[in-house]
Amino acid sequence: MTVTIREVAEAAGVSVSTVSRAFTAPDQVKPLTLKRVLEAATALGYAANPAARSLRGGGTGTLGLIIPDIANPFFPPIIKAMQARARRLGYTVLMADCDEQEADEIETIASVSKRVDGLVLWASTLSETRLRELAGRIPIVVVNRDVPEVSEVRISLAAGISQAAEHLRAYGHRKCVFINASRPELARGKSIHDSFEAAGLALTEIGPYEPRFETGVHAAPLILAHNATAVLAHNDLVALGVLHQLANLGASVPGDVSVIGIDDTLLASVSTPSLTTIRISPDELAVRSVELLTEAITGRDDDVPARVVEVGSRLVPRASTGPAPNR
Amino acid sequence: MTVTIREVAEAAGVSVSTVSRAFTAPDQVKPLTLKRVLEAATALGYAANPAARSLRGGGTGTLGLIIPDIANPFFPPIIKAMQARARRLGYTVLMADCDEQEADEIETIASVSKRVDGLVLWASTLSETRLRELAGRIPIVVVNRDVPEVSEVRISLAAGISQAAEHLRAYGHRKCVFINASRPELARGKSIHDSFEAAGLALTEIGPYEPRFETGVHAAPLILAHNATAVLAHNDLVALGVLHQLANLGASVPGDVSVIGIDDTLLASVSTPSLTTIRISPDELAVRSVELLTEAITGRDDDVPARVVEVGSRLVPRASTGPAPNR
DNA sequence: CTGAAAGCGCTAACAA
DNA sequence: TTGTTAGCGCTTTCAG
Repeated sequence: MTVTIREVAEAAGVSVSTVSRAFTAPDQVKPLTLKRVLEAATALGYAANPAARSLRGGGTGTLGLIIPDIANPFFPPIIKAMQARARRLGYTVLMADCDEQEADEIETIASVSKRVDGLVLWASTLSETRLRELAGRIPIVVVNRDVPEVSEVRISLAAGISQAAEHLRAYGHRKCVFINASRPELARGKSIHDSFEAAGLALTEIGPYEPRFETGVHAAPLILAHNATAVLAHNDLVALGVLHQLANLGASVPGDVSVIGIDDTLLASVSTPSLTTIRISPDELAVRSVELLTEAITGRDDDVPARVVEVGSRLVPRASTGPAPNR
Repeated sequence: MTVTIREVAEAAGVSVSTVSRAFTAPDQVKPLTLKRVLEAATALGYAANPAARSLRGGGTGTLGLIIPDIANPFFPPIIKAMQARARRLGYTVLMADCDEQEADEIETIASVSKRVDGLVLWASTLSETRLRELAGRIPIVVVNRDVPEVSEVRISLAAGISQAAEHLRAYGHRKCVFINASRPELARGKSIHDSFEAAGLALTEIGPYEPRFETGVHAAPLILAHNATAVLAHNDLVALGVLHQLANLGASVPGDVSVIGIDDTLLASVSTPSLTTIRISPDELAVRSVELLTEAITGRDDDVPARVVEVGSRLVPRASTGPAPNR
């Protein structure tokens, strides 16, 4: 039923190794023979069996991608971009959602690690020890985790945040609120205070909360109570909650309060008003992580040192920010 | 480096076949032996090599999922649910995004089909002929496509739409607009006219357009021009465009116009006002499609007939619908 | 209940 | 440049 290398060999009147070489090292085959083999292969509809290939030791040709929550709108564009990138490099992507549960993540990694040549772990819930140990068994790249000796893609919000601070200052804002909803190990709060201070803005941090819509809903009256005229939310989703509740409270955006999100997800561009937000390029994230991983896979033997690359951010001004109200 | 069945056999003092059986048919092994083998396996950190397994003919243990666009917020919850379901059945899911391009889809299927035991094809762009031919080579389930002799999960909007019509009628609406943005083969328009007519509502269809936010923006003034007091949009994204532009035009929702979306994506619950929409359960979709596929895979030899299952819908009333304005 | 042995489809020495 | 052949790790008859 399924066409094997042997049948192609027979049809082309050559040996199996020639067929194998025709696909893996075409330059080692006489052009004429190559042509015959390729023709026979297409005629029969031959396609190499990846299981056999990887059993033989050639790698699986697939990259694993471990994601905390695919329903988080931040991830789909990244996954999409990683697939596109990987495909161009001849890889397939095996994506798994772990629901931000460590147990799930451990199980998933176990079941997936034999099917892939390497793993990209997004915001892994695993301990540093475990991650380092995993890195010993299979090439990995972590994103948004800082583990010594493990390759890493780091998201830097610094640029976007300082642009946001600048943007607000230029609009005459003086008092701002930051809604924090990070897991401690991923804290976004650090650079924020510095940037806002540098711009001469008073910043009150509230939280930490869970990064959900309801967090924004909850935070909205607090913003008003603080007499702040601008908010930086942990992410777009939280910012949308703020928008929603501010509307309910009769406060206008950006008339009374300016709102800024983080991530530039689909949500930001389709909200009313559209949301000013800090964008982290999904394409760049994808390209960098795939690049780092394939590098690690390729250079497996000549132990390439772990690398850290940083992916920047920038402000995307939209309609949710404007001049501070006169008092 | 990687531990094989042979090492476990040695450690447990049994033959490789016993180890194999310990994992694939534990009841054929004497309990005591089984225990010894399992202990040795855990001690060594043994895990079966899936490549070897599938080479031997045991199937790959993975299900393929072909999606037109993972960035469409309708899909992530479905993918998530399919993964969860598949995992419980001992399968891994290999998801691939095809960008709604037929060429991409063909290429993707080619590269993926040898790595999976079966395929779920969402709103496939492939021709009926091709799909039927594919079904001859590998078990497949199509969703939102109607191909004779191929198992199918069909989304029925009928219930949700008639509830929507009822909902609007009860609120005193009389003139409605339907914004159509379907690919012809997936047309959502059919049952809509009937349901609205049955509820005694005048329905004007505009379109077809592309299913994008801008479509809603474009449609908003048309709704007003038609003197309609309610809109049913092709999906939530389009509905959000309507909401956005209606706000710009100074029309209140639901004061002047009621808006209904379709899909109940994240967008619907976080918009302002929150969006009344027709929900299609991602979990049910996932369960049904995985079920149909595993059924087809399991019963591969005793050729199970193609099956069609229908997944229903229902209205989720939120804040974007309300009483029709008095004239 | 357990073991020996034959291959699944492919690649990579090694020979020719 | 091409062919022969030995496995990769596993499952599965077939004997015991």
